[in-house]
Amino acid sequence: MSLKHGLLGLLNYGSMTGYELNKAFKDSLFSFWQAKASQIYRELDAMEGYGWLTSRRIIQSEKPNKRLYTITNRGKEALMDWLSAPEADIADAMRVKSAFLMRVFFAGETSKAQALDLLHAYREACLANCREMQAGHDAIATYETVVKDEKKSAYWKITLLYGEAFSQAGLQWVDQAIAILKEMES
Amino acid sequence: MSLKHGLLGLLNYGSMTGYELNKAFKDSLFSFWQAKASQIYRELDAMEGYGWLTSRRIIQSEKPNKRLYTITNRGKEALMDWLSAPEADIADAMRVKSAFLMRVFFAGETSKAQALDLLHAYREACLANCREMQAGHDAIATYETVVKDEKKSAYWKITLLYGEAFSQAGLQWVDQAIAILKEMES
DNA sequence: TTAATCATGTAACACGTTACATGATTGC
DNA sequence: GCAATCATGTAACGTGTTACATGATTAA
Repeated sequence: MSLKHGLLGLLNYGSMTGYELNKAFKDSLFSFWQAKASQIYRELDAMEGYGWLTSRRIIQSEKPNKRLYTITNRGKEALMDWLSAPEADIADAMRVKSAFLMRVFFAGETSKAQALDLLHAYREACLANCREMQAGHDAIATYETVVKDEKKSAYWKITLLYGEAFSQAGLQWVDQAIAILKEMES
Repeated sequence: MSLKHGLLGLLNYGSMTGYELNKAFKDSLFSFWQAKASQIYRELDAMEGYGWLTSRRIIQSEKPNKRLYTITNRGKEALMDWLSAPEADIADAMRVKSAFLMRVFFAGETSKAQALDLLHAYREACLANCREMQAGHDAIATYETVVKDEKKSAYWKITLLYGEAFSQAGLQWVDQAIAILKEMES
């Protein structure tokens, strides 16, 4: 249910249209949650059904009409209830799900050269990720000037640090893995 | 489609029943992919439809009847094709999806004490994970004596090292995060 | 005597992705 | 002139979870 709660969290900062929510989602939550616009619209519909938000149509002449979503008191309660019950998500946070590791597991069916290619490709992706992390810091700096709340932005930065820590861990792991393969007699 | 390919990979080691596949999955692939028995049976059905495997009913008197699945040549081809086309999964491997980080992001809506509780709970989970990693090494050691293929088991160990690397990275990150919160004026 | 193991599944639901549709305005 | 932005969605499909059903054997 975290997509719904992510949307609640954003709407708690202020009313937005689905389009704006989609952009805010990409700018701020993308490093740990991804969602397509079509899914966001569907979830907003469901959330309106729960009474978590209300929507108001805004007719525009120059641009397409839009729909402004506003969080209700019920929605704020739902957000706070969720924030107070983190148990399930912590177990979940420990769980890795990776098609890439599935490939590594079965890489013994292919050649060592092919396996090394796979690991080198991962290595490049880690490096690219480390570089791109800067964009996240910039996005937070932008939001910081809008929301002006040091308490909030401290947490935002902590989530970004996670991405950095894990890109670096990936790099160290893949170098270790490459070393193991190179030392392997074959 | 990785669940299907994981099952193909296991069946490539030898014919198994759905029940045995479910156990083999838990023992060997669990650290990076999880699946419920009900889903495994559904996927096996679909895979039989693709011609990737055949099944044979085995009638037992003392125990429930079972169904033995055997990989076909078409199935082996599908496995090899998948192993040769890793591009998509590497981008995917870089993506974090974490309800836990969503909570951290919005933790500014709660008290600092609540946020610290959340981070400490994560810390404990990381420590528990580090300890449990040993069980994975034991499982591989067992399979090693059965499959007797050093080339394969090298890759198995590499996937386990990933879990260790990421538990440790998680620990370092959370200690950094806790330090940031403690230094925060509030 | 209670739980675990063996062994299979179905049905409903929840969540996520892909492809498609519409059509005006603005910047390069 | 072409791509991007603005702004909304629907339909179909794919993947994953939960709850349920059956019923015998074996180990603590």
